[in-house]
Amino acid sequence: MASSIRDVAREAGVSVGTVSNVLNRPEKVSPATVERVLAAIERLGFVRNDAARQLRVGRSRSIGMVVLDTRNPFFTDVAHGAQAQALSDGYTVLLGGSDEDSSREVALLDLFEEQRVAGLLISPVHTDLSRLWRLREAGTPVVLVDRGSSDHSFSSVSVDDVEGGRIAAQHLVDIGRSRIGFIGGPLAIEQVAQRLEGAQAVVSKYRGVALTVFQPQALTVLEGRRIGEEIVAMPAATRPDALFAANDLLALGVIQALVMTGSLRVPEDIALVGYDDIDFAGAAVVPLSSVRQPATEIGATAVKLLMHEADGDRGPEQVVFQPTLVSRASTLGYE
Amino acid sequence: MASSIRDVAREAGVSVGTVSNVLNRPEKVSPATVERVLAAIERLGFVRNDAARQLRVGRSRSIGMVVLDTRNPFFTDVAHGAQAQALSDGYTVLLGGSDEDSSREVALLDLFEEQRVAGLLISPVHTDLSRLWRLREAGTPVVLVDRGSSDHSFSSVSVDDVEGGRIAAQHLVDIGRSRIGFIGGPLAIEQVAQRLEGAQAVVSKYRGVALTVFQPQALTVLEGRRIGEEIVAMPAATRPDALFAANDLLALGVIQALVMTGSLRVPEDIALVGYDDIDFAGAAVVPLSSVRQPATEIGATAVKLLMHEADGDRGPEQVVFQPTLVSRASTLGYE
DNA sequence: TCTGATCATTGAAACGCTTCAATAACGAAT
DNA sequence: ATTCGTTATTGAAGCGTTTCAATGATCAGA
Repeated sequence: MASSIRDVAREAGVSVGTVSNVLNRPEKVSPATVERVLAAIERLGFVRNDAARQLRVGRSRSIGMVVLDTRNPFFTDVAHGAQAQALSDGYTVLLGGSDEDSSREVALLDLFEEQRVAGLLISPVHTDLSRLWRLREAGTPVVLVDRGSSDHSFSSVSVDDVEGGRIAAQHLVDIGRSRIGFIGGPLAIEQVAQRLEGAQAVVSKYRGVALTVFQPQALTVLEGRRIGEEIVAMPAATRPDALFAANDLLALGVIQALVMTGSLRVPEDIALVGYDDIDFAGAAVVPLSSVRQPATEIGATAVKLLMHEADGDRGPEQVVFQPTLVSRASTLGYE
Repeated sequence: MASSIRDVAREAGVSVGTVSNVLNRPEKVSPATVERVLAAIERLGFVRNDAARQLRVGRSRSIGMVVLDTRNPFFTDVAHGAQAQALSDGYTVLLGGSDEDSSREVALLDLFEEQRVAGLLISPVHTDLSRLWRLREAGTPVVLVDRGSSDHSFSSVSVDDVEGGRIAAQHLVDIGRSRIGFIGGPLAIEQVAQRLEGAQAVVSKYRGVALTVFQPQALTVLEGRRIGEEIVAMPAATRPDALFAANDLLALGVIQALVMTGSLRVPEDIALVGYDDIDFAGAAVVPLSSVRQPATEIGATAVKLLMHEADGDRGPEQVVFQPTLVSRASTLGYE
């Protein structure tokens, strides 16, 4: 069986307290003793039991993170940024994906709560935040990721999604398109709803420009392809001449559908803007214009806010990044 | 503070043993009592402390997973498959990325060992497996993922990488190419070395066909782009007329470089095969031919083998999947 | 009425760690 | 020689579970 701190103490001829000190505050122990204990640890192949440590200390050194989709490169990048920052603060990030399903989300929260995570980063499916309130009441700091806290009750780090929708739609209008299709859903996802809102705001300013909404079941390549096929099948008169997809996964799926059937050209017949500017966007059949968000920075910032909350010095803070448009071939851009 | 099982016991007027039974074997407790306890739990907002449970039980309900790169969609898919399978067995997967760096790998192993994970899935950077031996000796089942166990001492689930290299190279020869470039590295990564080995085996069978090796620092889009630029800069006479990239990230990077400079056409001037067939491969500028591996199935199988090891019935098992070629435009294929 | 057998509940003993008040050891200062 | 301060070490308490032998309650059968 795995040896315990007690075995190490016996082996090194010291007390358990001393072994614990060697592990946690070696500067409090005389060098000779440290050496002796380390040798014993080595000899026994001792590995500290984190469960026991945690039980005693009350909190874990892990941060729970819930994102909408672990397979979406955008969230992978956010998580990567969070990981790196957490590491430098001595924490570990546990990543879980809700797959945009609120029951999976609840299951993850249960799990993290049982683990007594040091904090929670979440990109919630729900608009209902009561569960998060409870968690926070119970002493677990919570930071909303990629989603603002409208009433400022939570710390959050987000990107201005309304503005993102605005610049995407404006760009399409600027290149002369008038029948704009928005692809995104479920609309219950705040980010999607806000990007739509931004697009609508622009469209309503121009007479002669109309917006049609296509609602996929999920924000995936597969669903994008399905919607793309749907659009190809529309009569040319009503078919959009420009599309704004709520994320790049959808956009890439749409491109696949358009290009594979070969009947419609991008951007000549249909221009296309995506969202997130994932690494793969620039390498697409038709390099994809996209609204860029600073993914890793979002993750890193979220962890920083979490640390602030944990310190308890200040109240909730909101950080809002501004999105930028990256224009490529799919909207006549160069690059 | 968070309430304990003791508080629940008091609130419900029963003993702690009974509360524990309600939590773990409700069928052993009379319905009336179950109800009373559940009500008390609800009233107090009790959440079981997993650290204490784990300390008592000795093992956690988590499986540690170490992959080479959490941002590579291939591994994301493998992890997803593992997650799903683990879930149905009542486990959780903790995912960590080594970034192909063995010190990060060691740090992750330390972490997982301290957590007393129920098992370990690993796609190791190292060829040296002694650390894993020790872990296994200590009672933690280990399964190698995407990597065979040459001496059959570990359970493993892998794909025949030599065969993968073979079919990729054979395909390039079949479409009439003779100056083949292999892009992959570091060669210390077994998968890369084996794919190269397979390619070499094919090339050596044909006189007049030569293989050049390009070694990126890492298997990323960025490195692919760098190598791609290097290739563009080569004199036409010695420049490869076909490339085989050790994974799709590299291949997409290469494509970006080739297409952006605009001087070389794919596949006319240079044909290109990738590896993994990630979702984005089919949506690339020039849809990418690729060697497909059954990613989610690999993950799911790995968890199954882990469960077998844990049961201890049988010895180590090796599962080897066969890769298949998906031919697209980048090698004159259709689709 | 009594005896077992069955079922539900109890309560205390770990699990392995950290923490902290108490003790020991040892010079320095008186 | 005595006292004081400093530094190093000790050992026991307690974190919140699970588990299991022991106890109590209930009931069928004789």
